[in-house]
Amino acid sequence: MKKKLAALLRNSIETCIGKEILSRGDILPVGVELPREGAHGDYASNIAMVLASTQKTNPRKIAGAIAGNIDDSEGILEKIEVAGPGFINFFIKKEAWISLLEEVDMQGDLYGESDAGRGKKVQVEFVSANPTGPLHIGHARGAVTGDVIASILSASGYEVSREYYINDAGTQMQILGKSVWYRYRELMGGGIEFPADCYQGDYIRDLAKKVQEQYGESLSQSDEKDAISILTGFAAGIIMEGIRDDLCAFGVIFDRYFSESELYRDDGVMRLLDELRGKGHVFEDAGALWFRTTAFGDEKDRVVVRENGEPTYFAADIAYHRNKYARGFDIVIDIWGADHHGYIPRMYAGIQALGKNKSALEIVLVQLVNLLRRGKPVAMSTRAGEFVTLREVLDEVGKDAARYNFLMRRSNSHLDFDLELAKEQSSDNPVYYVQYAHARIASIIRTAAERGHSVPRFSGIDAGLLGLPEELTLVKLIGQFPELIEGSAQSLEPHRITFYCNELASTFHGYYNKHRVVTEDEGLTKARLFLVAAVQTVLRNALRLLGVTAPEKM
RNA sequence: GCGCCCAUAGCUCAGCUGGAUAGAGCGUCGGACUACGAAUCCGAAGGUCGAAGGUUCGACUCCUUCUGGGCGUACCA
Repeated sequence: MKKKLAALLRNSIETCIGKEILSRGDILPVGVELPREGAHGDYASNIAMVLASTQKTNPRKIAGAIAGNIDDSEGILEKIEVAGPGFINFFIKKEAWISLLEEVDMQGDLYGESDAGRGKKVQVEFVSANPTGPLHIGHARGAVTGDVIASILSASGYEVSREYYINDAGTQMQILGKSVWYRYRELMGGGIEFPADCYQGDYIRDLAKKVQEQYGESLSQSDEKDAISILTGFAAGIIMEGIRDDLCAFGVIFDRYFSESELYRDDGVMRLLDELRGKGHVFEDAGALWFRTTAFGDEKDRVVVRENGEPTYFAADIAYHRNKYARGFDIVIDIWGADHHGYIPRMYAGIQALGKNKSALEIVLVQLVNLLRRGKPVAMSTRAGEFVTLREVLDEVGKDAARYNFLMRRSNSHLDFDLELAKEQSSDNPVYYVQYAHARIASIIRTAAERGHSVPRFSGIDAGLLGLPEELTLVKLIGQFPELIEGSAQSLEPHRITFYCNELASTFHGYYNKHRVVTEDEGLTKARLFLVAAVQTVLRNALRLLGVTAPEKM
């Protein structure tokens, strides 16, 4: 609908230029938006006011000319008004709205999808937590945000791949191996003191027990360095397995797990350094190799190879992004915790040095979750072993409520997660409000079936019977769903979907309480049954994008 | 010190890229089931959009300064 109106406006502007009412100026994007006030029509455009400055004419005059030259050949417009300082307000014919319902009927589960991103390969990289311990609640927000962004892009026609980058080559991994080593030796007996700089969590003891099962006592005879090396890989493998299971239970499935060590195995990091050297982006200073990121707007240059000859994490990360583009991704999206924001200019410098345009990389920051228990902050540290695992939250709150909770806020806003409240609130969590609407419609359809009515096709109803204001509001909301997904994909904002779900459910509940669907009137019953079934389809499609189940009963 | 993010109803948050009279949920108060599910609905109260300037036809939205909170400022990852 939005697109149709924008096209009408563009045509009209061309006509006006042809008639020399307007002069040809800069090509401006024609904006069409939803007015807040119902009296201002179904859609409104401010194009006349935007044009006014370059045309040096009264915006109302321009608006009048554009409105007067609109060629509504499809006959979708009830009327056009010029209002206020120069808004052009569109009032859509009821029939035009209702005809959109046919698309729901035709497309079913695919309703809402578009091909806006057709032909483009996108990779969404998220979570990417080091395998040094189980995922905790702080990772959950990033996980669900990345997952849903990927789903939305996929629904918009992009070819999407979900990827998890495993940082398994750094010093943190050495600490993990060392931690397990000491716990293992404790098991072997011998009063060894457990170092303070090691991971304190109980899961390390569990890992040590697994080591014992696997290797017996044999390892304790080995050289410490060799043993730690073996244990690092062993522990990381088990932890990654647990992470995969937890994510799976959370409804997050990755297409690929990419290991940092892969980059070293195939000399990816070395090749990257050669490329940077070849392009003159690096220099040596104080025994280290530096990448001149300041040339791309960073505040200071960054080390890529340390004095001791070891490449930095940053070097590996650029190599990783180089690898992503080499795999053919047109756009790469990184979902990061907000504590990494200082890293952004560096990363952009990296991809630009590789000859990529800045637009090939999108970084979505997810603000950290502030964990509370009865209003009091809970310290979270993997090293100290103080954290609430994702698994525990899932067990207490459930997947649907947890996911919906995270999706109700803009990823850029801070979020308090109170463990006690989460549990108490789960009974009046908004997710149930939406799911209830879906289940309620399922129930209506069951009741209708008992009385001999099946859900008709669009061609089988008299659409003219859908004349109530509440019905029209529902139809409009349904009609806006495809635009919503497109906007959500463009802005990478999943929360728009949850707000839409709430609104659609709310409108439906209001309608349900005021009017009956199944009545003695055959024709009316059919029309209304079709309408609520369409609402149900949209709710189901929206919830599927969010990774939340749409129950028939609850 | 410098940089990024946040500040909107008592609380938790939206506000669609600068639009018209700033909206929801929770909470509070008052109402609605002998008909399709009351996990629902209807109504009321609740605001100097952190503060002060600026940009323009028009600002919650953009710019500057300030206040308060979070995060970051490694040859860690």
